[in-house]
Amino acid sequence: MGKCEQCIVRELSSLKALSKDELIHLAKCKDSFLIKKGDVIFNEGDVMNGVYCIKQGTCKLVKMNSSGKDTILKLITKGDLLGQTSILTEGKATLSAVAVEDMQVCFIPKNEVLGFIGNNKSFSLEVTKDVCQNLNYATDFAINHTHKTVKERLAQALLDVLDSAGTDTEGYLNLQLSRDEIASMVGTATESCIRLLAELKKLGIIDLKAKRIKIIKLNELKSLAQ
Amino acid sequence: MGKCEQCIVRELSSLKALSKDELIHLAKCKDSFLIKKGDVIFNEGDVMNGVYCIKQGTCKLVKMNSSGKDTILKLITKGDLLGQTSILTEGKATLSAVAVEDMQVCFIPKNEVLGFIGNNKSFSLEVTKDVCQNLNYATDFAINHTHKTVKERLAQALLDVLDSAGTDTEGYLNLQLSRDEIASMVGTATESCIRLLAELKKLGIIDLKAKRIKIIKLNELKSLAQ
DNA sequence: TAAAAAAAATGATAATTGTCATAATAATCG
DNA sequence: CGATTATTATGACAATTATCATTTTTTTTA
Repeated sequence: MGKCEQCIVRELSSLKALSKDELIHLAKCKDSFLIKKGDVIFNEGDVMNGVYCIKQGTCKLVKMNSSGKDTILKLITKGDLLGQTSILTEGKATLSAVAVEDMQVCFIPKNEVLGFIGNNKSFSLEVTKDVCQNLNYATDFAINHTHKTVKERLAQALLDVLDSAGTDTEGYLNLQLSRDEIASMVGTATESCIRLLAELKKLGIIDLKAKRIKIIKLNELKSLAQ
Repeated sequence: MGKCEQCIVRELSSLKALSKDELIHLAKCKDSFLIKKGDVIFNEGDVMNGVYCIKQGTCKLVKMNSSGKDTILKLITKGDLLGQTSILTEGKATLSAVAVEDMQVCFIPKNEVLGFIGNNKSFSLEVTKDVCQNLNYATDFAINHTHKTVKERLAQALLDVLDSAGTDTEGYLNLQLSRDEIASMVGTATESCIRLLAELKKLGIIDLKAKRIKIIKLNELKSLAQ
C-alpha cells in the first residue's frame, strides 16, 4: 500500500489540505487498484461507500437519459476526486463513471472522508469549493448545450479532450474516444458528429488519422467554440 | 429589524442549523429589504459581498450566452439562499438574479456567513449539501437540454413554475412569466414557445387566459416531460 | 488468416426548430 | 382617452440536425 504523503496527485485535489497524521491514516484505510478501459467504476443509482481518487488515466462521467442515450458530462483525470457529492448528500450516485483508458485509482471509505470533513476545516472547505467548481462547470455545460450549435459544441468537446489528456509528440490528442463517445460529449447523433469532424478536417482546423485526432489550428477551434 | 429566530423561512434553508446565539447575531448583522419586480439583485460578474435569503417572492437565475441570449437556469423562491457559491469560491457571481415578482429578501454579509461556516460544523455541512443539490439540479438541467425536445422541455418548465409558485384558487399558476421568459427557461425561440403553448392548449393539457396559465391535465404534462 | 462483428463514413430524406416578416392584441403613458 | 409601444400570435420559409439505409473500413475473434 503506497504512502499517500508522497503521492503525486495529492496536491491536485482537496486532499492537499490533510495533515501529516491524516495522510498516514489515509494510507492505511485507502484501497488502491487498477481499472481496465471500458470498466464501470460505479453506476447511476449505486450506493456510494466512498470516494475515488484518480491517480492515473481518464474516465467519463455519464448519464443516461430516458430514451437510453448517453450524455458524457465530463472527463475526469489525474488528481480529480469522484463521488464526493453522493457521500455528502448521503444519496445514491446520480451519474455513472466509466474508464476510457486503463486507470489507477484509490478508494477512500465514506466514513474516513466524513471524518476528515468533520475534523479538518480546511479540508472541508476545499471539498466544498470543489463541489462549487463542479457546479459552475455544470452550469456552463448546460448553457452551451442550450444555445450553441452542434459544431460549436464539437469544437468545445475537442478542447475539453485536449485539456484533460494533452497531446503526444506528434501533436495528436492523447485520448482516443470513439465517434460515438465524442457525439455523447457533444450531445448529438453519431452521424452528425462524424460529418462535422470531416468538415473541420476539410477546413484544416483538425487532422484525422483513424481514431487519432490532431488539433492543427487551435485558435480557430477556440473561436469556433467561442 | 426582524428577529431571525422567528423567521418563517429559516427552517427551509441551511440557516436552520444555526444556534440561538448565532441567530441573535444574525438578526443584528443582516439587512432586510424589498425588491421590485424586474429589479436586478446581482449581475453576472458582480463581486458578491454576501448571501441573499429569500423571504418572499420569486426571482430567476439567468445567464447570458455569447450571442446575447438569456437562459433562465432556475427559479428561486421562499427559503432559498443565493450567492453561496460565490462566497465559497471567493469568485465573482457567475449568474444574474432578477426578480420576477416583488420580493422580500435579507442580505447576510460575507464575513458573517464564513464565520458561521467556520464555527458551526452542522451549518457548514448543510451549506455543502445545498451546493451538492444545486449541482444535481444543474446536471439534470443539462441532460434535459441535451436530449429532450422543445416540447418536452416546455412541459418541464411549466412543472417547474408550478413547483415554485403553485396555483391560485382557480388553478392558474401563481407566477406570470412572459412568453419570452418561458422560452428562456426552455431554451428555445419565443415563437416556438408560443406555438407549443398553443398546441398544449389545443390538446387540452393546459389552458391559457392571456398571460395566465392553468395546468389542466397534470399527469399528461408530467408524462410529456418524462 | 479468414470470417464475423463493430465502428466509421456517406447519402438521402424527414423532422424539428429557428428566423424573419407581419398582424393582432394588450399594456403603458402622456 | 387616444396614441405609442410592447407583447403575443401566426405564417412562410430556411437551416440545422436526426433518422434510416447502405457501404466501407477497422477491429475482433474463432
